[in-house]
Amino acid sequence: MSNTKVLPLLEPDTESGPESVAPCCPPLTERPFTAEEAELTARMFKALGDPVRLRLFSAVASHAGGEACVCDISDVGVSQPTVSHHLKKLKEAGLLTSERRGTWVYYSVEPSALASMGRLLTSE
Amino acid sequence: MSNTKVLPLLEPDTESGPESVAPCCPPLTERPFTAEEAELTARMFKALGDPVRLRLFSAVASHAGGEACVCDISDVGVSQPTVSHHLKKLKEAGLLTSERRGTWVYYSVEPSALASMGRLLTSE
DNA sequence: CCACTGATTCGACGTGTGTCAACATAGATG
DNA sequence: CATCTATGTTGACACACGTCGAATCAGTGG
Repeated sequence: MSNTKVLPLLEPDTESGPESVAPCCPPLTERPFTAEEAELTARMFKALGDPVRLRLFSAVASHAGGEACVCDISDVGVSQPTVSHHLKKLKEAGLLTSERRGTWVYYSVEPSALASMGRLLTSE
Repeated sequence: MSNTKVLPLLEPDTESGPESVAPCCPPLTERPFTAEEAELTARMFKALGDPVRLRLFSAVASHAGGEACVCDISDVGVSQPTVSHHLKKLKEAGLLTSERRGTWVYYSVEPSALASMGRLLTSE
């Protein structure tokens, strides 16, 4: 498949890696978004648009060092495979990264993504 | 627990009105969200999680006075009923308000909602 | 009252999404 | 190797969602 269009400021990035969404787009109030900008930015909002994912992200983000083991945050009322599924979505949206250390897998927040989203919503 | 829970700070509000979502919840990084907080906050993110809605919202937000006629922003590549559908979703999420003035309908941004979302994403 | 334009609602259709049980994989440990 | 725990993947299913054309509602003006 031909690569889905990526804005110039974004590095091409690897196939399945985070869709690299962080350093994009001016505040929502600055000018009307183009189709490409909207497509790109909507991914992040959509990723946080599910209650379970929002709780998982918040759990990771509020954990010490912005990092948490799956076992520490998987008590959100859904089955374990579902937790894994949502963490994968958050990773694909570029909001989280994961790293395996021994038996456990640790998820961390991608600081640039958080900053980027914050910038979208601050009119100042 | 009773039925669909509404956080104390939110007024019950009418059936179809904006789900009044603005003054809610600490930054995502402060502490893990509860189920109720996540349910509530996810509505806003979900509303902006569609490229067309994001463009519509951005078009209204960046227009003079944070207000725009439907006819001014409906050029986003989808049919006019679809535009109307998305604007309704944004309204239900508490991000926009609408007002009819003569022949045209004007949509405005709900400033508190924007501020509330910004607060969620600013760490300090 | 009737025609015209702007905007919403309705009904239908195809696709996407959240969920789970079952199975598979990775490391640790016996 | 066998086994146990911690995560991820697969397949299936019900439901939500985005989209459109057609019908409808709301104002304006002839």
